Formats: sequence, C-alpha cells, structure tokens
Amino acid sequence: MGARPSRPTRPSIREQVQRMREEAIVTAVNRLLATKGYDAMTVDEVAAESGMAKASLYKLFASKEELAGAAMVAVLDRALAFVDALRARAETAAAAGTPVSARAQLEAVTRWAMQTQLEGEMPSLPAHNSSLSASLQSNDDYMDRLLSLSNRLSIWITEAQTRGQLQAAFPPEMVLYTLFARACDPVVALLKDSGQYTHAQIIDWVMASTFQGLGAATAR
Amino acid sequence: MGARPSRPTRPSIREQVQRMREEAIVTAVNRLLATKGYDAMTVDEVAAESGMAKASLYKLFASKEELAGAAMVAVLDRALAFVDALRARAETAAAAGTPVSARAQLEAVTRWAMQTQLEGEMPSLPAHNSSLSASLQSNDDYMDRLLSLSNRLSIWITEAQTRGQLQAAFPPEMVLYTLFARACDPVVALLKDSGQYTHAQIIDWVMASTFQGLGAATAR
DNA sequence: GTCTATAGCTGGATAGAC
DNA sequence: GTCTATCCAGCTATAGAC
Repeated sequence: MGARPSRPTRPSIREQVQRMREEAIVTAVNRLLATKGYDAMTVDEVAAESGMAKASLYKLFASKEELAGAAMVAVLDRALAFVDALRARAETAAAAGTPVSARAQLEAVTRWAMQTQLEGEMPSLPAHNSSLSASLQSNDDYMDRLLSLSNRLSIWITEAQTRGQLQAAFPPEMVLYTLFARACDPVVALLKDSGQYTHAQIIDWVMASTFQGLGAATAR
Repeated sequence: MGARPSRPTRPSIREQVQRMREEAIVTAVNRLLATKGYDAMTVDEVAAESGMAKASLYKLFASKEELAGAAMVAVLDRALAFVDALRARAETAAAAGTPVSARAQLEAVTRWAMQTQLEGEMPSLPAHNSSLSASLQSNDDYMDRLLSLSNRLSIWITEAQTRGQLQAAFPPEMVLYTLFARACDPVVALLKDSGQYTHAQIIDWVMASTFQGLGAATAR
C-alpha cells in the first residue's frame, strides 16, 4: 500500500521500538519459563512483566505457544553462538599447535548449559504436552536451530567416540540426549535450592557424575 | 450412630467395595500421570477411566492434588516393598556367606525405577508447581514414605562410599537425587519414544552412563 | 451412594474505543 | 498501535434428584 519503489527499506523508529518490545517480551517469557514452567506461566504475567497490555502482546505473538517457541529460539541462538565461539577458538588453537579435543568442547557446552540453568535463564518446557510439542515441531525457526545445534554437537560426539574420549558403546543419539538433559537437570535444581553449595561446586559435581559416573575411580 | 459397643469392626462388604474403587482410581491416576502429566490430566478423565462419576470420586478424594498424592504414595509403597525385598534377600545371602554389596542394591533399585518408567507406570509430577508441592509436603502419608525411602537408600549410599564402591567426593544427598532422577529421566523417555531399542538395552545404557559415566574407560 | 447438571473461576484470546 | 473491557472454553468442585 502506498508503495514508493525507490525508497530502500530502512528500519523506521517504530520498527526499532517493536524490536525492543519483542525482546522485552522474550526476556520475560524466558525468565518465567525458567522459574515457573510453561503451564504455570500466564500470558497476563508476561504482559505485566514486559510492561505492556495483553492485547498489544497478542499483536506480536499469536498464541502462548508461540511465546514459548520464541523463548526457545532465543536460548538456542545463544547456545549456537556459544558453540560457534568454541569452534572459532579451537581453530586458532589448532593452528597454534595446541588442538582442543572434541570431548573438551562437549564439556564446555555442558557447563554452559548448567550455568545458564543455575542463573535462572534456562527456559524449561513440560516433557509431556502434546499441543505444545506439536506447535514447536511445526515451528521452522525452532526446528532449524535445534537441528543445527544437534548436528554440531553430534560431530563432536562421534569424533570423541572414535578417539576414545567417550564410551563408543553408546549410540551418539543417547549421548546427545544426555547432554541436553543437563540443561534441565533436576539434580542441579535441587542442589541449588538446598542453598548449601556454590554454583561452581554444583557444576563440578554434576560434570563429574555425567562424564565419570557415580562409581568410584578405583571400582573400574 | 446406633453404636453397638461389643461388635468388633470387621470390614463390611461396602467398605471392601470402597477399597476396590479407591484402588481403581489410584491405578487410573497413576497411568494418567505417567502418560500425560499432572496438568494435562483432568479429573473427568480419572472418573471415566476408573468407571465412576466424578461426584462419587470427590467423595473419596477431596481434590485433584489429593489424587496425585495418593498415586505418589502408592508408587512409594511399591518402591519401599522392592527395597525391603532386596534387604531381606541380602540378609539371607549374607548369612549364606555371599554378601550383597550396597552398590549392587542401589543398582537394583535404579533398574527398578527405570523399568517402571519404561512400562508407563511411573507417575511424574511437574517440578515447578508451588500449589501441588505445598500440598504434597503437608501430606503426612507421602512425606513419611518419602523419608523412609530416602533413609534406606542413604544408608546404602554412605556404605557404598566408605567401601569405595561409589565416588566419596559426592555429597550423599547428591547421589540420592541422581538416583531419584533416573525415575523420570528424559533420556529414557526419548530413547523409548525413538522405538529403536529394547527396554533392556535402554536400561543397560543409562545404568552404565549413571555409574560409569559417558567417558571411555580408557580415558580415566 | 451414585449420577446429572451446573456453579464458579481461571486464563487464553479478542473487539472496539482512542 | 495501545489499552480497557470483555468473551468464552475448559476445568475443578458441588448441589440436588433418585
């Protein structure tokens, strides 16, 4: 409507404001999903926390499920950025003659995921919600990022397995699930809620349990 | 009303019928909690699945939260029965000169929990539902059993740690949480849903990952 | 004691003023 | 584009007939 052919699309003030509002909403959803979970989160809370009316919020996101999707996309983007930074660092390290092992990369990502959870910034969705998971699986933005992340981690997993850094008897798929599961590990949450331990301590313990197991080293 | 002082309380037919109805309800709740989770479960479904009207159901259980509590009590009772059977078996084995290690007992319980999950009989509650968890924590039947189970497992955990069968650097509390977490492990659920593996295979893998870790044996 | 019918409420989603 | 003021579905819980 009212097309002005030669005017290049430059971000108008209004568009920038919308962008900021969207970010505020996604941040609020992220926090609420991390603290209360999807079912307990109400759209009214999201509107209140992001400082706008619910109706305005629904102009930007068509449904509560889409809100959850946007938060998941955001956290996957952060994970992908972290992974890409790791890859870049590994490349320069390899060029300098001090290569980084695939296992070390996987450990770094796992630490990042637990750190994010401990800081209350890891959104968690219910495992069993058919409506929500159907919505996510038909969300291309979400699925693209999930597959990208899975692919990059799978490369490291198979490399670590062939180099003897990870138990090769496990299907790579299972290793991937196990690492993903650390992002919403109830053990981390319970240790945190007990209030007795530092974040660093919790991460070290769960890392050890994940990669070396609960068994004593001597019992091998 | 109409008290007949000398008549001893013997279970009337009606009371037995009520008992069976209660059991049917708890079984239905258990199945629904295992498949759909607490929030997605409706009381109408429970009534339909246990073959009675909702109003009659509410005569036996005062609220949806109480239904969940009853299902949790039932599964904890099954767990306690399993643990007691293990203890009895260990006692006779010890008397026969072939003692069972604490670690072996813990492994057996963990296998039982995963088996129960794989069979769709492990009720799962939302981690973050303040109303429900408050209700559970003020449910004496539930708390008694939870504490009993925790105490019995904790005895095995500290024994296994002092005997070098489990990593002693972990707080016993953390080991306990880690074993409990296997009962609702998303890795188990995902591997099951993939449909590619047998239950025995899944259990073996997750057991190995839990006790020996993801790392290769040579990488120790 | 069991069921039908419904009250009461919560929360997702929207219409319409401005 | 934003907000106020709803609408309406779905759920827990209960009243009242039989």
